[in-house]
Amino acid sequence: MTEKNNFYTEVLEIVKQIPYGKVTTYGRIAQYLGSKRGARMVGWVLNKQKGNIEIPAHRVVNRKGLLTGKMHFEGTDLMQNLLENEGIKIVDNQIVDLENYLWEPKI
DNA sequence: TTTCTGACAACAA
DNA sequence: ATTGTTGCCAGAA
Repeated sequence: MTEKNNFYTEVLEIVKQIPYGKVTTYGRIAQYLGSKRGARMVGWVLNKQKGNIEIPAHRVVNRKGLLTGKMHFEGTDLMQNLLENEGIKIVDNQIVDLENYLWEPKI
């Protein structure tokens, strides 16, 4: 489509590459793509692809480790359930010891 | 077309 | 430290 498709596509590529049991943040992805304040765009892209099971969007959280996007998944705690299933501990919708699970984007 | 909003995060006061 | 505003880009009304 357009050049912007690059941003769109790269976000998807990064999210797809998040390994099992790891997570990353919106800001980190945005910063990797060159726009450190473009974090909202990352969420926007995922919102478009939220129906795509190939995109482990549950592994993307905000910088506090808070599961801000859980409301976009089915049910009330599907996102938390998926993360806990990968061995990530979550308390009060927030990942415990985020840095321990944090994964850095790389293509 | 203009305006507002959105899975966030940084900056200003 | 806390609160409010700004930046990012695209889509919806």
